[in-house]
Amino acid sequence: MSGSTAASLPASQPRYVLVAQALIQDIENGRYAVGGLLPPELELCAQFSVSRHTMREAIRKLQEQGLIVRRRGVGTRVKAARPASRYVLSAATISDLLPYVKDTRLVTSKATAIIADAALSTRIGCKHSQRWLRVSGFRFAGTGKLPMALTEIYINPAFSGIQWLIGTLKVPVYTLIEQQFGERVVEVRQEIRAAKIAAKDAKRLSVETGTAGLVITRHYLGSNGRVLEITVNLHPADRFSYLSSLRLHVPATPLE
Amino acid sequence: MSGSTAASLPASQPRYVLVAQALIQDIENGRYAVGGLLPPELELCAQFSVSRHTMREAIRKLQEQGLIVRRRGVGTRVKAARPASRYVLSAATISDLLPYVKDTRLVTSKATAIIADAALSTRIGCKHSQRWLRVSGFRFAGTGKLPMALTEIYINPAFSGIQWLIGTLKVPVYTLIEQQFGERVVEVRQEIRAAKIAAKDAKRLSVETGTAGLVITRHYLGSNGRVLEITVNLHPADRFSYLSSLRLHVPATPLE
DNA sequence: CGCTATTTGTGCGTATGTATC
DNA sequence: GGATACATACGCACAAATAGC
Repeated sequence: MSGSTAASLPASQPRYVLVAQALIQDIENGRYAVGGLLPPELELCAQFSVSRHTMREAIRKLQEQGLIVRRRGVGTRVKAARPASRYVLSAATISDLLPYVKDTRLVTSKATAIIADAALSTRIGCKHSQRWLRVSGFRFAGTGKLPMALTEIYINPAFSGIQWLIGTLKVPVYTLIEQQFGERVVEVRQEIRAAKIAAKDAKRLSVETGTAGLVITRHYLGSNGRVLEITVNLHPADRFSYLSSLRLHVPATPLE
Repeated sequence: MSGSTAASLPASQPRYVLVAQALIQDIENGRYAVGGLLPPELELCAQFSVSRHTMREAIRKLQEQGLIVRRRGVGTRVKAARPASRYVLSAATISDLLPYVKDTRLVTSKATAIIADAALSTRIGCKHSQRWLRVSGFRFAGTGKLPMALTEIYINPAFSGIQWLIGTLKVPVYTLIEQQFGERVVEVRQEIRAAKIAAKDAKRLSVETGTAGLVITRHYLGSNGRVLEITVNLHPADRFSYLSSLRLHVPATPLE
């Protein structure tokens, strides 16, 4: 009998946790095969010398991790030897995922048609000699006077006829694209890194040269994988931090 | 037993489900305020005329949806009126979302029991005078010789008996906790910001003082919202960047 | 500071309902 | 129908954490 170790320990941990661990161990060891059935509750109760209540609590632990599937009248089937956990960014809208689009305003001055040279294409990760509509500006939080970021936006020239781009923007540019061209953002790829703020940018942000800054580069992709826009944001270290919350997504409990 | 109420009800739904729905309704209606406490279990048992077992099953339903947080000796606090939305999400495994856990190794030397002073508690975002088991070390990528990060880990003292913590770690500490204590990470909150690397840390990382660095602070939460572990990673700017891809996903409406 | 009351956590026993084979 | 197995539900007792006196 292998399960005896768990039950005999007076153990700092609750009994049902020990039993659960023993069961998981037994599954990993192959004593209970994936796809096979676990012994019935009462039999397990006897093996581990615990009450049915405690055993069910232990089994529930396995269930929470998606290791087993239970069906009344049938039994408890082993589904996997290891939890297949999926963590997700929980958010209601895309702007919750990209923290600072909300309650901020972007002030832009002019848009310029450009062609990416070698330096730019490596910096923003696009093909060489790619055409873009370039807009730059400052992003302000709430009623703040100091900008929270220096922003560059590279818009796919397919949308060069875009309206309301210059001035004070309270909605993201991709929203303008969606509204005016019906093209929806399906994927956002972002890179976050640290960098020293160069003299020119430092001056515009009113910080000292050499200060640390956070650089966030985002590619917004449409439904067919086309890059709709690229944004580059440079944040002074003390004016911004990037927060996110990843939640474990558990597939809904099996309905009968 | 005399014919119990449970037996007399043909019950379209189990009793604990009905009770859970009623409780959720009461929260939505504002009878129980968000941030406030629910009545104690026994009181609710009396109100609904159910056993404590049934009531706990009902309460567990609310807990699974993240609507409440329970603390022994305190009570059941209402956290939200609606389950956290799973509307827009980026699906990925945890090691995809937390890029560097894979293919890296963490080298630790010793663990120390500490109590958070004012400075530390604000730095890592915990309560003052909170106890922690502190471990620090270096994280290396692949076969690299230079560390990609300076890492500090603060472990909930409930897990101070944790094994295999010192040396070269190829799995995350939360995996150790999960394996050894059966406590699962349900949510990860992370903050990313930029900072200048201080002299002491610069030396240990073999970079020049004043270089820009990326600081990633993560709180790993268990099923009851308890903080299992906090990690602080300091990355030299040129040795690390944080990549992520957020996909738009439309889930099937749960509506159990 | 220790004590007590409160509240949730853990654990046991038992009985009955219901789906599956 | 009968046997099996999980699901639901009642009861009780004590442990552990917390808050307040």
